[in-house]
Amino acid sequence: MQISDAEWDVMRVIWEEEPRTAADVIAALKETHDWNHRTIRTLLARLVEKQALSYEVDGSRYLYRSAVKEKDCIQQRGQSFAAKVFGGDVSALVAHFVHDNQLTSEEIAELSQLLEEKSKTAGQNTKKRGKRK
Amino acid sequence: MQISDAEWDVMRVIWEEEPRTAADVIAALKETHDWNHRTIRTLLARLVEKQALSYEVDGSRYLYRSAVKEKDCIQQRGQSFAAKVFGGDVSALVAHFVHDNQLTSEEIAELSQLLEEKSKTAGQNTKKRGKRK
DNA sequence: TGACTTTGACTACAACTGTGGTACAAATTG
DNA sequence: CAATTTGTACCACAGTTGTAGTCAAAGTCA
Repeated sequence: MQISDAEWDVMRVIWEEEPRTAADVIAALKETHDWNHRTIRTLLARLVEKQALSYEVDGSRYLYRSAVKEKDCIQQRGQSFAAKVFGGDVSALVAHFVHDNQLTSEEIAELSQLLEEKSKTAGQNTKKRGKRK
Repeated sequence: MQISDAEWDVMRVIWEEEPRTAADVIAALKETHDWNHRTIRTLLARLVEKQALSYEVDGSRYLYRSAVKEKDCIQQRGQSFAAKVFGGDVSALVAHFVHDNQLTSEEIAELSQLLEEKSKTAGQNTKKRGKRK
């Protein structure tokens, strides 16, 4: 099951700190979104339905916790984005983002280093099997 | 207006070669998708409605052409993906994809070089203004 | 020429989404 | 305690999406 865009924003605040009550989440989102609190409650309910959140009853309210890991969700979303937009060609994807954005020299340095480390563990293979263009 | 996932796949074959008739598109997608031709015709119609495609009448059929540039669409989709999933932190995005995928040493070399070029044109600034975490 | 195919136009339809309202119980507070 | 606030449960509703079906006109082949 799939987390929608609006739902994603809710997940983000919960991943940031758990557990949270609906009121917490509403307060946190007030900053960045102009959502009616009803909307947020609906999103919370849907996320529970989708089993992306779980909750524990605390008196008359719920304490929500994530039931899926942020890492995993990002991984999955990234995966499908890469597949859809770049036909799975991660290298092209990375090139696109590097090209199309101003990175600070700091960031560039960090990424360069990451690549260098990566190159050590990278397979000696220099060609990848069947990646369509 | 927004191009959906299924529609995106249609756009991709048209970007690949223009113009195309519906039959062309259907044939091209037959390879990779198990879609009824009706489905594809619907998608074509919707893309015209959304003005992502234009067409020219050719006898009893249409010749479809893209009305939006692939580059621009990728840019926009990339942008919103970055915003949604990485809070706009492109550097984190790139790091994620480099981390999470095996790149060939060739690809790594190319990306390293790209970064190096980029570092020349990169602002001397070493800090970016207000990027929320 | 008559039967079958192809095509675009219009229609369908359920699931998912964004957005929020109602109802009703529990908690809080003047 | 009565009034108000807060919280969850359930309902609504239109727009988008994935996935096709029907219809009528035009094209094709035996």
